Amino acid sequence: MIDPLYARLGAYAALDEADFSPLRAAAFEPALYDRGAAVIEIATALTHVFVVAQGWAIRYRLLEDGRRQIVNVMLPGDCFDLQAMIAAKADHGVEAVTALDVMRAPKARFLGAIRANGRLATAFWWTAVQEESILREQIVRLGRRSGRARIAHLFLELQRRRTLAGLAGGDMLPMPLTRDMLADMLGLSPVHVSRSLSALKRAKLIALQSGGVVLLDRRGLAALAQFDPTYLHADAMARLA
Amino acid sequence: MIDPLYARLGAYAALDEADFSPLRAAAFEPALYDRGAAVIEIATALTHVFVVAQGWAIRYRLLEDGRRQIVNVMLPGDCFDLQAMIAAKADHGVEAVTALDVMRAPKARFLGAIRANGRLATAFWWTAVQEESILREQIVRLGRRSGRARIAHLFLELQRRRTLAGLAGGDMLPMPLTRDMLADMLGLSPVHVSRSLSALKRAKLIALQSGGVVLLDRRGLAALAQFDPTYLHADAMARLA
DNA sequence: CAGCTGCGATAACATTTGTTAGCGCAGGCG
DNA sequence: CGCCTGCGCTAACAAATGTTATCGCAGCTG
Repeated sequence: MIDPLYARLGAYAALDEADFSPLRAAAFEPALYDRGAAVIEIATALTHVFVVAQGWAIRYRLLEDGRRQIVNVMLPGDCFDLQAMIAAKADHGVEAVTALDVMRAPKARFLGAIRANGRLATAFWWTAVQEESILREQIVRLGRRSGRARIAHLFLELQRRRTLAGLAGGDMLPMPLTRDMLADMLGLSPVHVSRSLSALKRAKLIALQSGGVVLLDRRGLAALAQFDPTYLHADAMARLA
Repeated sequence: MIDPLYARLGAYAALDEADFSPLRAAAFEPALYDRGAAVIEIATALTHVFVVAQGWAIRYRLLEDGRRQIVNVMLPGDCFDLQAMIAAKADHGVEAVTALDVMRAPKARFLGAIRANGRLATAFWWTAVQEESILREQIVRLGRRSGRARIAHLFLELQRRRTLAGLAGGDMLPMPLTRDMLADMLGLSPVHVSRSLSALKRAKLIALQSGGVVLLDRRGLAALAQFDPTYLHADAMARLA
């Protein structure tokens, strides 16, 4: 049940079942969250490391006046919060966007499993480096792209991340994020998200279906978003032995 | 000459001279860069880990059309790129803002020194966690704050980071970043940076001196920026044994 | 000294984005 | 069925931000 993680790490590292079994056996236990449930609450102690098995989650921060910024989205195969190993309290919240199926490990047990297997430790370190790369990309998206380009860029990124995690690729992208969530993710107002989505539809770049987005013209979307074709690609990263 | 790093880590971890001497002796060598020089070029191999001894540097990404987004600023005591341990190529550039004085270590030698001392390894891991926290803060700044608030927030963050690194605190903040750099950091146009700075001056929140900013009213700045008082504070992070 | 260059301030105007409000549709529930 | 409620679309208007252009100043250089 940590297979999406397996698929992710397998794209970069030579790991086999023998590497994962101690994690499965000793460290991780399954947990379920309802849609909308809080997985991590702001300012509480960080006690576990999580791996998403199924469903989507968001990591967010709140401002005093109630505004929200979603920092990133967690998809199946994503791992959080490795920083729990070192930081005492969460400076952010995590919420289930859909019904959410995770594996979680108390930090002491996770550390034990990691210490026993150097390749596994390196692989998890890698996920942290990738996450940092995703954060930097989010910074560029917010700082230097228009509303429409932000949306196009996010869709392309999510599609790529799903592909890397071994989930269905193609042109169909499930989209459980509401307009409000997209707005809080992209630093826009919900109305402007609607406007910009309509513009993308009018330009025949995307189409909306129930619960999903169809990427009609990836080349066009990539041009609009100036999507970096090397982003998260394996050959930009040293392949692990 | 890696004393700012020592001060930084000392704020969180119990480390003494004995922990650092192997780094100094075996791993790190000094290097100098002129103002404006490229420290890391985009798409080149990452070969070293750096610690800033003196001066400022910026980490940035470029878009195809030439726009630039500065991802973060590196101050004395900051460490980069730990991700060199794992990523093959730089997906970003690093440029010296002032004359820059660094210590740098080839990654193999850095790994050797780190492996020999668990406390040191944990301390460096900590710097990576802090950097992630800084990136998240940058995301919130870009996504959910106005131009004036972004500037106020950045100034307060830089001041706090300088204090943590043991550099002069007080109300004086050196500011070697040009308007263009501030614009590329904050996702604004240079003109709007000028406008917003003028507004902050008019509101008696800051004053500009040659080469620096005076934070006249920190409380007012914090209120405008909704600056989180726990941001990067030691008690939000587990103190290392 | 004259002229050049980099940097910064400001004004006028254009564009993007935010705000408020009204409408419609689908699903849940009495 | 009728009535909510949550969510999304759109219009009209307001505010924030971008763009282009001009000016000034300081430092450098012939």
